[in-house]
Amino acid sequence: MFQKVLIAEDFDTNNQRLTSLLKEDLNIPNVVSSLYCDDAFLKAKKALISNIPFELLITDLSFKEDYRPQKLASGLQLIEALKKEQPELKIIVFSIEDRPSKINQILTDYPIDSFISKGRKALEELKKAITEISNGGSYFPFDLQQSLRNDNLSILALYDQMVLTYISNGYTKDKVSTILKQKDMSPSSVSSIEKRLQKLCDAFDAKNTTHLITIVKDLHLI
Amino acid sequence: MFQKVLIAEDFDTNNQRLTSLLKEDLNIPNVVSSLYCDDAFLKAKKALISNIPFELLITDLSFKEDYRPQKLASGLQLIEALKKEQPELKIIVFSIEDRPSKINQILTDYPIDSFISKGRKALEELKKAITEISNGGSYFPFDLQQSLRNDNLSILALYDQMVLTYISNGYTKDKVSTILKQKDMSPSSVSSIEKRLQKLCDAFDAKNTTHLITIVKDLHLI
DNA sequence: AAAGGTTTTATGGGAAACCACAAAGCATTT
DNA sequence: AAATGCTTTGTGGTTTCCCATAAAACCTTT
Repeated sequence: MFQKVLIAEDFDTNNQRLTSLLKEDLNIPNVVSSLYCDDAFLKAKKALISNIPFELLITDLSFKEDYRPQKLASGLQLIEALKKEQPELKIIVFSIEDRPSKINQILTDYPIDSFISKGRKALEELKKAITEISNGGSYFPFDLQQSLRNDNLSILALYDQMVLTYISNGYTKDKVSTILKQKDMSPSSVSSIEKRLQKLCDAFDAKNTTHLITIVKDLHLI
Repeated sequence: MFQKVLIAEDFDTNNQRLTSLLKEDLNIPNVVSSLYCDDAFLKAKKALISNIPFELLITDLSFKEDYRPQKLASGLQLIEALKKEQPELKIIVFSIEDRPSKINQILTDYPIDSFISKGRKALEELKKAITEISNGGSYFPFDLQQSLRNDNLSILALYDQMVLTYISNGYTKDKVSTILKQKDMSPSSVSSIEKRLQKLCDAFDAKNTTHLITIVKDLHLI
């Protein structure tokens, strides 16, 4: 089991419960917690210099801004910065994010050993993750693995998601069409894009594209 | 001090830390917690029937959906349902929401004794709130009071917010104009609405209205 | 009351969105 | 190979958006 763990999480309730989980339930002797990314980074660096580095980082992704200006504004930035200094550091992301597509993107872009979504059984998941990782493995909850592997669905959704994302970013349908052609994705004609958007509008009861974007953003689909 | 308190919060980390705060730090003998609104409602009703009702409810606003279908889907619905059964019940909302305009709306629409936003010093705030309410008062953090009182700003923002909300819901500028005329709000012409939207597009670097909606939604301004 | 400035409203033209329908392309069945 | 159904693409017309410019209304100053 790990001997020295760092927690980066801005909400005090989560932060304190995590700390007590590690100390009391898992008997980890050295648990340090931070409410800010910058602070976490400095503590990790200091530990590294003094030759007793942290073995595991548990970090949130989003940190509320307040009166203290921060260099590292998000958990992902913290991970990037720390991995440069200490590549062997194990990392668990503990976030409210639960959209499979977003998680998938993070997993492919960042060197993460586990991704736990906050929820009703998060502490249990977290315990399992820590145990697995301390034994040299990695851990991803079962339902997450399932939804990530469901390629059939995600390819379909991926196209819609791409179109919606481009449209939401202000590109015209004409522009989206040329982009899709460049990427060799089919269908790419303006007609087809319109048809797809119309289908989505019907499905979500949207009056027009702007309304559609509002709805899918509220549903956290993009 | 309260003797019997109910907690409704779906994230186990928050839920458990809140429970320990009440039990150990505040010495409240009877603390019951729920991960679901429906469950919280039933527990409160049962306590009421058996003549030992809860005196205080601490509830989150949003609850993750899972495999268990729920009648009460949000904290606000729970508050509404419980206040009908037990009007004297004191209520603290403990939510991630920190937009002053949204909080203001909730405070005017629901009978709430305190609104605490999750954050770095939430536990401290919560302690103060519980103490104040148990002494017959109510409690709203200082910075919240400040931003709510700043009417000058909020009136200006209110107009923009209304226009943006209508547009995001799929209304045409023409339709928004007629709505504003009906409400006797000025300016109400299509021209003026366009001008205002253009200003906002400039300010937020948006390519068009759809993009603007995406941006302000991401910034949680509507 | 006149002058000057700001805000609101009106108008028009080109671009994009919206919508219905037709044509073309592609795969499967017979 | 012809027929069938499905998907993709194209076309045209109406509505709405986007943007520039000008007129009208309102407010303040002199």
